Amino acid sequence: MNNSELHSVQADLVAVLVAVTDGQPRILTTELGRMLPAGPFTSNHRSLQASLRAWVEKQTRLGFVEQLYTFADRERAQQLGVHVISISYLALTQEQDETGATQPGWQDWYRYFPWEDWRDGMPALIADQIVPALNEWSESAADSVARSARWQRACVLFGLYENEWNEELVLQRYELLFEASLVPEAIGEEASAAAAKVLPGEAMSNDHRRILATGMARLRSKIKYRPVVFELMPEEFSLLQLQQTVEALAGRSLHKQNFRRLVEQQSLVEETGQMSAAGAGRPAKLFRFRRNVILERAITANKLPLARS
Amino acid sequence: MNNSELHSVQADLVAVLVAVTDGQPRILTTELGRMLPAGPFTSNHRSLQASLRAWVEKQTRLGFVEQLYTFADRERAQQLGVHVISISYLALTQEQDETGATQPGWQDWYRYFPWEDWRDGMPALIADQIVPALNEWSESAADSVARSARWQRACVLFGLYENEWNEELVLQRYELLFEASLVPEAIGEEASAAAAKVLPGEAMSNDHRRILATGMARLRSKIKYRPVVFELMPEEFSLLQLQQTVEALAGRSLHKQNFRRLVEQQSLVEETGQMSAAGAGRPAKLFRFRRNVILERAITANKLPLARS
DNA sequence: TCAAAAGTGTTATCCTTACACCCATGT
DNA sequence: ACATGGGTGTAAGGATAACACTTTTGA
Repeated sequence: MNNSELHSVQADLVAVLVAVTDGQPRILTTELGRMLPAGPFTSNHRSLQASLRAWVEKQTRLGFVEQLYTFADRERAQQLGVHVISISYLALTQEQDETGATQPGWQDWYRYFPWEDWRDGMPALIADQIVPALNEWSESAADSVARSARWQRACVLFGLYENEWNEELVLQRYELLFEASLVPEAIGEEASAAAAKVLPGEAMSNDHRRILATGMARLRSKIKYRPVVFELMPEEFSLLQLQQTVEALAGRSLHKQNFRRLVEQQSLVEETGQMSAAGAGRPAKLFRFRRNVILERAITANKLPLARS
Repeated sequence: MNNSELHSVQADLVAVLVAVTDGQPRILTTELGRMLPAGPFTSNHRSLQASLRAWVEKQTRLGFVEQLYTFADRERAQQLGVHVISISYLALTQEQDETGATQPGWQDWYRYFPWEDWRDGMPALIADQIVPALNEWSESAADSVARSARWQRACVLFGLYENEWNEELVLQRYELLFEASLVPEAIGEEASAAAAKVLPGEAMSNDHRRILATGMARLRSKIKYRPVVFELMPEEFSLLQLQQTVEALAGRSLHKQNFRRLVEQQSLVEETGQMSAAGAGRPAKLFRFRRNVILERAITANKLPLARS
């Protein structure tokens, strides 16, 4: 039994490349927005990470790369007759390169997930379309136990009734909609065009929208405990710009003062002495990220009640 | 150019299967402790996760499975002349199966990482062997900038001088020791036996010790914000047993009262009404995990200063 | 009676949340 | 003057960390 024949699969790299421009979160796409950038897997480089970095650095300068998840796309595997896996990465950058030129292919990520933007409260499409559709899906379950389980799951994930919205559950929500056949990817290519029940929100090829959801979820979680937002910011920025960037990613609006206090107390930034060229309103102080906190931070991070040191 | 030939790689699944027995963290190994359990990758199942679950469930019942990381083992790739990737998973279970029988192959994880156990303060081997070796390694750098950078990195990672120990940095520490050629994996198989400078701590084949380090780090981080410890506990347990399990994983000793308050305030457990068969000392109340918190918890999880809802 | 573990009280401090108000600039 | 955004003070409540002490059992 030849091992190397037995487990042989086809592998490629897929990147969720994120930027925030003018307070909108953007992702790099190909194929007119139908796909995430993807490339072949080669181990000529030291590691997967370096490989991804090298591949994508040609397109944009980028600061932060992290492996997301390795997906096995069963659909594609069956189509191609080969096992296919996608090793996905999350990368943060800025949309403009040094020359100030913008590349084509950047898309607002809420174009793919319109129900994820709660910056102005619950989006209308949740009450108008998602709730009725999920309700119908719940009712269509076999027995009453399954019915109420479905409905409760929907309520928890979409922040309905008593439940609070949790912005980190991007993937779980997508998977719920997938199970309920409310996204085109869940039903065949042809059927989707005809289906009445499909929600707004652009679809993607293969399982790329699932990968994007995973990236969004990871980033929404990560901004809370690692200073990664700064990879998305220009050298100098105002505190409002910083806040708006976080708001764009989290899809929620934040409390100005408390946000500033948080940033200050963690000593994440320092004043540059410069002031913003006032657009509207009073000019703002500009700040820069204190890069050393990344080192200093390694020290701190305890939620366990330690015994006397 | 045939694509499926171009990216073709060999893939396998590797599991870090963890249990805690008598206050010691244990992992399942094969090859007399030289390897982690590994199997072929097949997509006959719905997903990688299901595949891993199916494969490992034959050995132990297990409650929690999560993908860890996908590694590209460059060494092995060169040996075999094929690209090799290992898709690794973290799984939590109990060492004994239903019949009470223990499987062979379980090992204390501190056997592989003796410097990670700080439950009784800093292990002697850090002061005795690691610090001198890392000091020498630092001194051997080319210029003074590199020397002090190396030394500072060592001090931060190993909690030397002003620095606090951070139990989550398992992987970073292993990688530091690897770079400093203080672990057998870093130098050739043959050379390692002869080398004087190799530290205590069992080595593993391929990059399995790196994978184990990744699993330990993930678990040490995860216990802080998700109630996963309970997957390692029997149905009923005392609070001290629970604390000792966390201590075993974190490699640190905890404050009894504050630990209990934390558990209580989060409503993680409920009394069973039973008392422990007293071994030594006063008999303890027994508790069980409140499984619903997993649902309830989806709701909570906010570190962002939200604006008025 | 003593060792071993169970279990309880209390305080100071810090962080989070939620208030509401004043300041500087361009139109 | 007023709209727009910048920037500050402060108080209540809750979580954390650090103290030390009493209780119940088996040996």
